[in-house]
Amino acid sequence: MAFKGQAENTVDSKGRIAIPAKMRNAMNPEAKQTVVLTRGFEKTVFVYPLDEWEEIEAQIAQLNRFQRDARNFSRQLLRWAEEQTLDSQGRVSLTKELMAFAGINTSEKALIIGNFDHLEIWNKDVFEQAMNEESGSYESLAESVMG
Amino acid sequence: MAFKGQAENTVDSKGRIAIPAKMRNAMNPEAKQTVVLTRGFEKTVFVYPLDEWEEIEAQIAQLNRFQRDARNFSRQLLRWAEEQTLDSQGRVSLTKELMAFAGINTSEKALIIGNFDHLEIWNKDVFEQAMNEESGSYESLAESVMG
DNA sequence: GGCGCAGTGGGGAATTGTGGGGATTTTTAG
DNA sequence: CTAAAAATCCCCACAATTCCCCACTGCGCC
Repeated sequence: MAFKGQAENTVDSKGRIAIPAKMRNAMNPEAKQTVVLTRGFEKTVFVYPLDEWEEIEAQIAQLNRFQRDARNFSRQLLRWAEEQTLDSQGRVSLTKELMAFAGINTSEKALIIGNFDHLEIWNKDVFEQAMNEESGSYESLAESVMG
Repeated sequence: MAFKGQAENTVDSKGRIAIPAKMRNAMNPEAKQTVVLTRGFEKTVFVYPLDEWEEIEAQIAQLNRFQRDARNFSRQLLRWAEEQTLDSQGRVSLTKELMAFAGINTSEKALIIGNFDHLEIWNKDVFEQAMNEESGSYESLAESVMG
């Protein structure tokens, strides 16, 4: 069951943010308690449930580590990755580094978007600006992908 | 069995609207309880029964998520998608966001149209205006699409 | 007329999101 | 090495929303 939908939840003064229930319930039961947070490829925080994360690690395992690009890529991806267990209210806590990277502040709302195999936590303004810059690609991709 | 026909049901004060029985019965029994609501390509709400929606997700699953355009596309498509189980009276509840997008208001009638693999929920005025603005007449559309 | 289904409305209960307190652990400073 | 300070973890509690069930009405069909 893929992640979908969006929500606006607040990051509290301790840097915690609740994963929306609908997304929590979409997680594989075996991974339900544990996620991996890391830098997104855009200015956002990616949240992978543990089982999906392990698939990414499996792909990294297949890279040729004698290639410079491959080493750089896995270094960047793994460097910021952080394993977390949800607390009893279904929250994760964001580190200062991840919040700074995504422009997320404590005691503000953040945008959580389900994107198939992972969640994305965005500063709302950053998200809208990023989407405006990408505007062209949606319609053309829609036709080519779904057409 | 394809969706067809139309109905005018009221959106109650809680944002709920009844799916007409004839359309409910046209759903695949395995999906009967569950639908996915999302933004339509026009200013309307699309309602996919779960089995139809899963075909869409299957296509998204084939995208390479390490490509920027693919991420953007699935993000935009999934962002507004909302899974719902019909209540015991056969209703779905529309979120504020979807109602705002389609111009639908609580405590008013809305137009439900069956369109083959999905349903469409329209504000009646918006629908008529949209149909007027479409350049081609019904007849000429028939020629260009089916001809 | 009686029966049953379809659409509408509302109320109570369970869940979700949010805030905060206190204990334990880690870090920092002396 | 010790003690103070800070950060982390884990639990509890409240409020608002959502969910789920029940009841009523009107229409059509037998």
